[in-house]
Amino acid sequence: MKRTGEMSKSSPSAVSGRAQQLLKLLVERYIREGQPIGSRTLARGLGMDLSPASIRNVMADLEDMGLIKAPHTSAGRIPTVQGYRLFVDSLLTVKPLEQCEVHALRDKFGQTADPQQVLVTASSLLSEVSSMAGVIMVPRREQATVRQVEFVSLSDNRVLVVLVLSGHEVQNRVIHTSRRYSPSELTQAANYLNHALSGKDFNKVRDALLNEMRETQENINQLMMAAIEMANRTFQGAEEGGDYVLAGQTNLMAYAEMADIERLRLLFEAFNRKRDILHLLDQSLHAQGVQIFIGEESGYEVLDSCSVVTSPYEVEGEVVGVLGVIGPTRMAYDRLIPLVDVTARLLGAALNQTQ
Amino acid sequence: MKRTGEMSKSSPSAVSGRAQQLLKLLVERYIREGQPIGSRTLARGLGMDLSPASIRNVMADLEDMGLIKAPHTSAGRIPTVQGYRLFVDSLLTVKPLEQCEVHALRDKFGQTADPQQVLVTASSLLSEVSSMAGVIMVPRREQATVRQVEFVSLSDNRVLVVLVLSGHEVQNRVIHTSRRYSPSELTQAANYLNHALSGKDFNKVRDALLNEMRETQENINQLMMAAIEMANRTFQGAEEGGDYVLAGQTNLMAYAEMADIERLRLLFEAFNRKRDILHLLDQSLHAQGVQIFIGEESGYEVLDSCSVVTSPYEVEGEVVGVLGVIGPTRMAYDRLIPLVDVTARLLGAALNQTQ
DNA sequence: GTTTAGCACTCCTTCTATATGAGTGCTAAC
DNA sequence: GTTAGCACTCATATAGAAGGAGTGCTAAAC
Repeated sequence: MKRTGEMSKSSPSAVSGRAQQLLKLLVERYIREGQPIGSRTLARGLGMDLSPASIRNVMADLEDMGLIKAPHTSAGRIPTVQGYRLFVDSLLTVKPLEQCEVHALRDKFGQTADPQQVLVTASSLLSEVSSMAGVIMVPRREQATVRQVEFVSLSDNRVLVVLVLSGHEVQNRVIHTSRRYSPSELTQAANYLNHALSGKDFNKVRDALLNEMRETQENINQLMMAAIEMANRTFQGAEEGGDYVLAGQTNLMAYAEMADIERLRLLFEAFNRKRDILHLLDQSLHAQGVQIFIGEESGYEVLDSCSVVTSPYEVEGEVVGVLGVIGPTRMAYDRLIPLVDVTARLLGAALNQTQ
Repeated sequence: MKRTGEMSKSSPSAVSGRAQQLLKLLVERYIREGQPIGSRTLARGLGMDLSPASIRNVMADLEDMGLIKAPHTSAGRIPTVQGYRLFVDSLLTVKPLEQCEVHALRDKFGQTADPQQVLVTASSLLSEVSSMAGVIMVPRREQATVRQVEFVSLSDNRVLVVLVLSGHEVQNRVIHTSRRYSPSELTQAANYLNHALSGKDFNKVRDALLNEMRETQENINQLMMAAIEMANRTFQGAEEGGDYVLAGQTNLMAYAEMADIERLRLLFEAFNRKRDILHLLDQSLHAQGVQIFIGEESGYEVLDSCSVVTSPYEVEGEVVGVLGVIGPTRMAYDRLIPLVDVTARLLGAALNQTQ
């Protein structure tokens, strides 16, 4: 599934000032209109007085450098991946969000308190504002620690096990026990576990704890085993690469460049499978600021006609996840970059408050 | 969005034996091959020796009755919604699942213990076996009661509120309190609430409780208010029509009859919106056994080219939800009906065990 | 009365030919 | 270095013709 990118066939050498200006105009225009741009159109759009013929010369150079290409002989040119890359890296003039837009976003964030809900809100927001798909990695539990364990007695022989994890995530499960436990037994078991587990790296103390329990053979073991097994499963899941929240898949179906339903199906299946997308997001985890994968750059075939704009987000000064938007290669990078950037900050801030 | 169905234009009168036999063959064949069936093909498939011309006469009758139609003058015939309806109601010979298939399904169910997880498994199962979309309404909390409330003290001024609801669902949320509460205060508050709430219909006691609290003005109110607010939100959510788990959307993208990407987009958006689909599923809640909505019968435009096969499922002898598959009108009803039926039973059984 | 062969007719599909037009690359002149 | 001119390419659109699947109708056969 993963592939290595190919490089431009010609020298990626210095591009003359005018050629750059032209490329910029071409990419901007193509992003706006979605159709191959011809020399005549470009000549009109350009400020200076240059004939289409001159433009054609420059365009031929750009094509040699692998920055633009013609879908067929008598069409205009469209940017290649390398063209987009150069555009994004050195030609792009970003359009910062308006103050009111930022405020609108901030307001939306303000409304929700539940951490999980914040992620859902944020991904919906990303997808709505961008008209593409918004994706947010759920925050990684940086160190695998259990903060607190509680046992709550229910009716019959059922006990509710509550695990409070680092990062204030709470997990619970009802277990059926072989006998009824008194409240004091439950407290005792909880105290024991809390003392043994709290603050320590779970993976390190787990085995010691299990051994100890095997020796003492206490019959409240059943409860503790359940708790440990729960924690185990949780942390194992986390190690296996985490999870993400996705919104606005359907937005992608409205783009003409996504019309191939079979390709789209494969993309959606990749979304469901999650693995590939997570790997991609992981790559941005330790980048600072916004990162962009254009077309085949991502290395995943299903994303060949897509670009992904990502940004890591921080909670309490530490990067805990990545968020981004996914859409057709022909996307409004100038608007999306600040959008993703701002959303990452807002999400971090919102998650800080729920801690 | 909701519409009323139109009826057949001609008399839905008695259909002769041979005509029925022919219709059956036609529908079966069309479901298998997906292309309009002509008189010649039908004559060959039919056991008895009849010339295409004779068949044509019968087909003309069937068309007059609104049971089949021709996409255009010189194509064969395809079933109309009414044709499918008659087929499903009185002509269909269901293909019960093989014993080994049933066992395979049962095995899959056996593996999961968490109720929420069971729903996910079951919907995936439905979608995989049917190669269409599988949908499962989450079990309805029949009466809105809170079984138990617990407060767990966390570090700082944070308290974890745990709500155990009827149906063994557990909800939790961390709240920030204005001051630190002692363990005995927490127990006291929990006891108070448990006494007031447990087993009673929440909506009935809520207001009385709130009034009482306003009078006593105890400052542990903050905790109790939070708990009540949580319960309120939960039950309100339940009253607003519940929720469902969906799997295998992408399967639908592989069908030729779903090739229109814009229609598909609208369908997927309806899936996200949930409301319409929930309304539809609700209609099957009090039907006994499998129910089928063919094409426009559902009354929702987005489902015009789809059929939905549903069945309610029971926990402890009481219907708590509906499950089903959604796919193109041209679906293998004979296989799907038993599949949905069996899955409903298995789901009920699996949920019984997790109680 | 039912069945069937025959036949004209419809209309989708495919193929071919042709025109149109947008846009190019190249050359030669400015 | 720039540009006008021109031949060339190729996607797109349109029209006509051939082919074929399937129908409806009529009249004859059973």
